[in-house]
Formats: sequence, C-alpha cells, structure tokens
Amino acid sequence: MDTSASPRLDSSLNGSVTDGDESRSEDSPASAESPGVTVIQLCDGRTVQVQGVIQAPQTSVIQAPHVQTIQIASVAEMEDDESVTDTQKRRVLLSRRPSYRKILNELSSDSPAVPKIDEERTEEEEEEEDDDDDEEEEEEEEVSSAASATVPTSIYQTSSGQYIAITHGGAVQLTSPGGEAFQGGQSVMVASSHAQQNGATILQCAAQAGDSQQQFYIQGGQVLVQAATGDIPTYQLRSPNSGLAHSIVMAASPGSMQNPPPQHSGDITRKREVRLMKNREAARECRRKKKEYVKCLENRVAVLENQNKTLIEELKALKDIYCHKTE
DNA sequence: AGTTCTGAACGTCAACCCTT
DNA sequence: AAGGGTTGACGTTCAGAACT
Repeated sequence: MDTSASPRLDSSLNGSVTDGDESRSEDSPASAESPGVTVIQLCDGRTVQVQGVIQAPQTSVIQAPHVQTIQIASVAEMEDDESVTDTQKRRVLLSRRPSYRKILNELSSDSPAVPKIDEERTEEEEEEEDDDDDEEEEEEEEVSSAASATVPTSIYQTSSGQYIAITHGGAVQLTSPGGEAFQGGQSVMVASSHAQQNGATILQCAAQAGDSQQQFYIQGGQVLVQAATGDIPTYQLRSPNSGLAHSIVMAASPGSMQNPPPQHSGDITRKREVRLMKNREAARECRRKKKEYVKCLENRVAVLENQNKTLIEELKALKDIYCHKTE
C-alpha cells in the first residue's frame, strides 16, 4: 500500500503542476504575458502588467526530473492511442525513475532548503538539518536525538532485551536491561574473537556460564542479534545509534546466520542468502529514503503554500493602495 | 470481548540502471 | 556482459482503531 503511493504521488503532483499551468494559460488573462509578468485587473476595469512579484521561477521539489515528466507525457499520449496495450502502458509506468537520493541531491543543488542525502549520514544528522519549522517531527526527533546524545558508541538491543554497546575501539559490551553490564562489564574485543566470512563478522559469546551462545552478525555497520532462547530463533537487525526506532524482529533460518552451509549445498544457497539479506537491507533503506523524500515534498508544499498566500495578500494590498490613489 | 478495517512495515521478486 | 544497487509490485504480518 505504501509503496504504490509514491508513483501515484509523483504522477499526480507532476500532473497537477502541468495541468495547472495549462489551465492558467487557457482561461486567465495572463495567457499572452511573458514569464514573470503578471496582469492585474484593477477596480476601474483597466489592467496593468506587474513585473514579477513571482519572478525567478523556483526549482520546486514538486518538479520531478525531466525523465519523469517525459514518462508521464508519453503515458498520456499512449492513453489516447487505442492500439497500445495495457501491458505496454504498465511497462512505461514501471520504467525506471531516478532514485530518491539522486532526485533529492539534484534538488539540493538547486535549492539549498532541500536536504542532501549523503551515503553515510545518520538519521540524526539528517533530522538535524531538516526544517526547523516542522513541528510534526519534533517528537520523533526527541526520541532519536535523546538516544544519540547520551550514547557515544553503537548500541544494539537483543531480542531478550540486553544491550550491546560497541565502542570506538571495537570492544563489545553486553548490558542487561537494568543498565549494568553483565558480570561487571563483559567486554569482548571483536578483533580477537570474530571469524571473518565474506567481509562479515561473526561474533560469538556466552553472556553467562551455562548460557547458550548468542551470535552477532556484523555486516555493513549493522548487527543481527540472535536470541538464545526458544526453538525458533528470532533476530533483530540494528543500525548503529538507531536505538529502538528501527528494530526489526524476524524469524530466520539459523543456517543463514550461523556457520556457512556445508559445501555440498553449494555456494548457490549461500549466495542466495547473502543476496536476500542485502536486498532486505536495501529495501529497508529504500523505504526510508522514500519516506524522507515524501516528507521533503510535503515540507516544500507547505512552504510554497505559505509563500503563495503571502504573495496573494501582498498583491491584494498593492491593488487596494492603487485603487485608493486613483479614486 | 470478539471481529473487522486500516495503515505501516516488512521480505521477496523482478526489472531496470549504473559501474566495472 | 556481469554484478550489484535501487525501487515498484505484491503478499504477509501486526498493532491500533472502529464497529458490533
């Protein structure tokens, strides 16, 4: 549901902008005017041309890159063409659009108000740069920034509620929900205890004597935590400093997280597992970017609406002044 | 209290794009 | 051309709201 909203949103936004422009050129007196010139009808019936209250057309977030515009245009043309099949239409609709990162980065170069998405930015950093006037986000920010403000290292939480802190030095510390570290602060140096596998780190440790082992699969700055209890293991995937907000509890086959599958089951299975896991993370990241993109659009809409309102009032005031003078 | 609805988030697949 | 990244589509799950 959420995923299907975006293309429609983009299309409708683009469509509304385009349609608005077209309709204005059809039925408003400004149809013949040059860009940046507004025709105002005065109270005495005369019209004057005002050079640009709205000059220098701003690059709006709403304006998608031309690629998208072209796609929409072609869809509109195709809809007229009876010979075009639904499949083809769908094909065009589904054709690639620039990534959210690309769109936002392009926009950010045009408009400084639009935050740029960097590869390695944390959410907190992004939120800090977000519009200050966005009251809706304040609660979220409080949660996440509070977490990051007090925690200098990467914090992860296991399914059982334990916390794992990874210090800058690479030490891993297990902490019980109460806040005290296990056995007075159990630390495990990742460098000495892990086994490297395909660029990923497997960390095994037992919190207490007699406990079953827990595994922490560290890859790409993320940790997969396996709960040590129960027959069906659950995992939580955590991004550093993400706190609780982005926790994912999932059931997964132990084989995907633990030792690599036996040779006879082949690289295919392992490759598939890796691919699925990567894609899982990618999908998550993609949704995050998409949300950010939509939020950005909404902010932009709010700003532009405000701007529009102000300009209309300004125009009204000027009109009143002029009318009083001429009377 | 039980049922239904709804929205959010997820995992997976497939298609496309980009880099090497 | 191959491989990896990105993202739309689809189905699933879950929590909370609304309804009976």
